[in-house]
Amino acid sequence: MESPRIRRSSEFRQAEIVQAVLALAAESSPADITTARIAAAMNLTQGAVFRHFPTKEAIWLAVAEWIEENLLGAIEEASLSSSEPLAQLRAMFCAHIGFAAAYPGAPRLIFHELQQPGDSAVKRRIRALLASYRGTLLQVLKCAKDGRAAGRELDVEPAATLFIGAIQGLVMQSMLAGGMRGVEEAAEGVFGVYLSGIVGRRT
Amino acid sequence: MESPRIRRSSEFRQAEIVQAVLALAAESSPADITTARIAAAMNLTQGAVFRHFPTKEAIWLAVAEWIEENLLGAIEEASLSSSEPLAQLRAMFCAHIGFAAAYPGAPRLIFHELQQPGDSAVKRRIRALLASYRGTLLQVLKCAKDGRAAGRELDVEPAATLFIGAIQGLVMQSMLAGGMRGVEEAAEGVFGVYLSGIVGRRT
DNA sequence: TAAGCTAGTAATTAATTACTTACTATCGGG
DNA sequence: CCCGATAGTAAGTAATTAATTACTAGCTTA
Repeated sequence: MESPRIRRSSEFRQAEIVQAVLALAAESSPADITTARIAAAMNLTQGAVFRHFPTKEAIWLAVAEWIEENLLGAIEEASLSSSEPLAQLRAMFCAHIGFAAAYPGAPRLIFHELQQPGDSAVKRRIRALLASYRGTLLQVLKCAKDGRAAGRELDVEPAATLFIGAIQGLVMQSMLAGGMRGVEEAAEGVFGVYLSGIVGRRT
Repeated sequence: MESPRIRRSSEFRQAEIVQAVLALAAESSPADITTARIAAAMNLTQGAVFRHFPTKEAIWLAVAEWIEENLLGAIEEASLSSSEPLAQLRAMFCAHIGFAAAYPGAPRLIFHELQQPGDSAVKRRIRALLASYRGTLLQVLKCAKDGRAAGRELDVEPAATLFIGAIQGLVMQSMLAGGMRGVEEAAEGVFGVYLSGIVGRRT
């Protein structure tokens, strides 16, 4: 059962470590992801991890960068899938939920980093991620308002906060349920209520 | 500056420890709240903490019970403040946000416990708390629907999820902002959008 | 083939963790 | 006024943590 000591490039291992962290975060608190657990998940010794990252902080930073690229990428792509603002919103919502379902560790890592005191490089990166996210969100919401797809009295700032909160609520519910099963269906319902709040009162 | 060794009853210290944990959780991740930090916050030695709680887990449990009593108490009270379902919802929302603003550590502790794997006594308690919360929420939402205050086509389950998510979104935003300043005002706006989603399309 | 770089291991480091133990000071009641 | 109970301290414990060490093995290339 002993592994015959596979050698891989540092680049490969770096990517592997990031994925291992995401996988570990999916089923345990980011706070107790140790370098030993990461190594064990890759069939490596603990010391080997430090051949590819100088410090643990660097690992978290790499994970944050991965999330930034992939989540923002998916959101961007979704926002370009249609010209109708409300359809864009739905696509973005689905993309985000899909991402969270595929990588349940990601939202936890984000939340965990944000509640750390002070500001590390990781935290700054996460903040930038969320600011960018909120930016495109506000843009789409403003479009919807200008194009009369949303209510004239809609306040876009709280609407963006509620959008993000809706996703967090679903993530939390999935943590209660103990898994991501059925989240996509629940997301459908939640987005329906949200959308109703966006379009406002109509005839 | 040396403290003259104040003696307090164990009951008093237990309550003090719970408050210390809540205060510490307000400005750092629950994961790195150590018994040493708790003791330091109370001007006590680390060993003294274990005079009043047999284990650290017992401390978390006591904190969970405190949150359960106080948060659910505030919510319950708010739900009784009116006979109109929508006014009840607003009161519950404000009560929850007020609680989160007064004890910013509380939502973090809840979230942190939920993402722990397996099920501890603490986690079970938190789950019970949230189930109870959701129960009264669903009750009020159903009332609103039956009394035609909410849209006939409203699905109460996602509506409850979105309600909780709305609060989480505000908590997250406050973590980004680095404080609870201005949350109450932001809450106003978010609840407005949420409410619009609940009442649905009207003439 | 020999040299040099790289990715691996195993063992060890200092620091930190929850928790314990032995002892001491203080309080309240007979 | 003393005495038992209790709340405190100081100094430990074993376990775990990130990071470092000395050494080994494999790949490429001159």
